[in-house]
Amino acid sequence: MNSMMNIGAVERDTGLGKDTLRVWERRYGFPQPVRDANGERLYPDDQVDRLRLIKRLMDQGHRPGRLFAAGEDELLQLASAQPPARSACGPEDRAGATADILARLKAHDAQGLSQALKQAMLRQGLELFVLNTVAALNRAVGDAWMRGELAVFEEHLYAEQIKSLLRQAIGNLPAGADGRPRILLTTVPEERHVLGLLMAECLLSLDGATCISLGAQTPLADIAQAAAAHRADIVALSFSSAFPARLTGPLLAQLRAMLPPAVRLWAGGAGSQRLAAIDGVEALPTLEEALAALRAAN
Amino acid sequence: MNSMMNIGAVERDTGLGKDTLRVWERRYGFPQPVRDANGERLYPDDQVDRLRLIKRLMDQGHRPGRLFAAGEDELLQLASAQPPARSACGPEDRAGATADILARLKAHDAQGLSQALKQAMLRQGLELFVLNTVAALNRAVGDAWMRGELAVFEEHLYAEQIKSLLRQAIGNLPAGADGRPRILLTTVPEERHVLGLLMAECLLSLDGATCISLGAQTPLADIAQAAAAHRADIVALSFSSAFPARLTGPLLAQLRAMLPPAVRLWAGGAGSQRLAAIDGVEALPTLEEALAALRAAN
DNA sequence: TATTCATTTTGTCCTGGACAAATAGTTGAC
DNA sequence: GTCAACTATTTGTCCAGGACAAAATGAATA
Repeated sequence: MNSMMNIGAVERDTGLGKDTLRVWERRYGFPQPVRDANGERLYPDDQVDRLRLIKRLMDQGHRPGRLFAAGEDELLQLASAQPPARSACGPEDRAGATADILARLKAHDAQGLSQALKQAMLRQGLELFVLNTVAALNRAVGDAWMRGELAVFEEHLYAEQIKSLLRQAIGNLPAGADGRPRILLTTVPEERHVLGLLMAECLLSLDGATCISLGAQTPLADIAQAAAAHRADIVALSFSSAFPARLTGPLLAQLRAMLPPAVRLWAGGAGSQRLAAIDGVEALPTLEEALAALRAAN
Repeated sequence: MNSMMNIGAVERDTGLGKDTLRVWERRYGFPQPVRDANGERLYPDDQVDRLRLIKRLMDQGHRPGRLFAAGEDELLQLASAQPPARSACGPEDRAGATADILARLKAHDAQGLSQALKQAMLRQGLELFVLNTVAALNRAVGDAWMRGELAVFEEHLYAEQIKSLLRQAIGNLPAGADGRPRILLTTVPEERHVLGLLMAECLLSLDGATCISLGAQTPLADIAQAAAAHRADIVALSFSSAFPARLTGPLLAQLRAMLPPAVRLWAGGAGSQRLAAIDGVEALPTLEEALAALRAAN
């Protein structure tokens, strides 16, 4: 039943490259997979679980050297520790809503979850719902996942329901015939997370902008082409906190060079927080800042 | 402006592994990237384009040996050739609708595209829309992309709009309080495409089933856990035509072993067409077959 | 307290070899 | 002529161990 994974499967599953896995084994002695008859690595499930945890901690800024030196319990302690509070953390909504939603998620009550989300949205209105409830839920789900309190499939269900709800909300907005500015939304090829993009699309559309979303993972050259084809005033990219910080700067600089100077380039999401300043690139780590920038533009 | 890509970027962009790229260079002499000062490969844009085309042709069943032996023109000819007609190809809808939609896509008329799709859906009803129009559009867009008539960003826009529309439609369906059977929908970790999943969710929900979607790329162990947690009667997986055929069999067998015998396992999508029979796994390559199976189950 | 410089850490890339699974081609029996 | 069994080729992925540049850290200085 729990057959072990080969290195390719672990790469896909954890997001850690084959080379990284091999070099960790060489340098730190972990992971230490079994070998099959052919001398190929086979990773037991518990080691893969631990790798997932380590990856998650690294995405939070921890360094592998420390993590491998630390014992099992110390790892779990780190995982439980709150990540440094975000600078601009919107007013928490009534704790009841998010707690109720989380409870339904853990109870595997798919329909109840869907209904609770829909109700929260209708009660608060789309803008507050996105800025408060969804943001708080994302944080809560992420933390719970890191503490091992939430299974992968539970996180998937949550993400799926939120995406569905936000897409529906966007679809039901009146299509402003020629709203300004025209904003092209997408992510770079290395960034798979779409949730931030959808949240931004909600808020920006609510404020009368025309949003054209390409979904996630558009090649840079195509982003530039699309900006021209759709006569975009702004290109907005979303970077999740899991995005490798080392790549953001070069990617943005490269894209900036491909775009006409008149087109503004926005970088949003937690991944754009600690971003070195680049000429002609605006970092908007929080949704509030993005909204403010939009209102200033009009 | 057209800076060259390193091997990691090409891997992410084309889906061809680093090892594959290197071994092709060694064996076939293509691609033949430039080297930077440090001896690392840098792939020019035109070679990356060609790699994308080759990947696409390979997904159709062609073998690399032939493709590399063939000249440029021969490649394009292959790309234009119609893939073998699908066995059960639903009645084409009035050619007008798809042609109009494709035209709007190529004209970069995002709003017009959205409206045309919505109108087509309302006119035909969800079931016919999915079975005919969406299926035909997918094929047309895939073919056009392969012939180089469609840019990546145009395909992204298309996919995004369809996903949005289908999600909306699903959201607006009455939530059958306790519809039977309960179907868990998702894809395996290696399969990123969600469109087939959404189409299936539409049709199955329309027929009164309770669908619980986990989105794409759920680890096998979590699929099994989720099936138990949500008391699913059926687990339905979607495999796109791009899915490496060599993986389907083993994956399904592995998952089958993790699930209680009473839970049925469905494999859908073009990737399940040429699938060797496995005990307890039902291959349903077309949506029509999936619908028929559902109706037979009730 | 800030800024510069040296040192360590860390991810990714390299070469060239190996092998198993899948595919194609060949032979022989019915 | 069709089908099955067998051999040869093709092809993707894995391995070892070395190398290097970019980033993070820590020390020394202004």
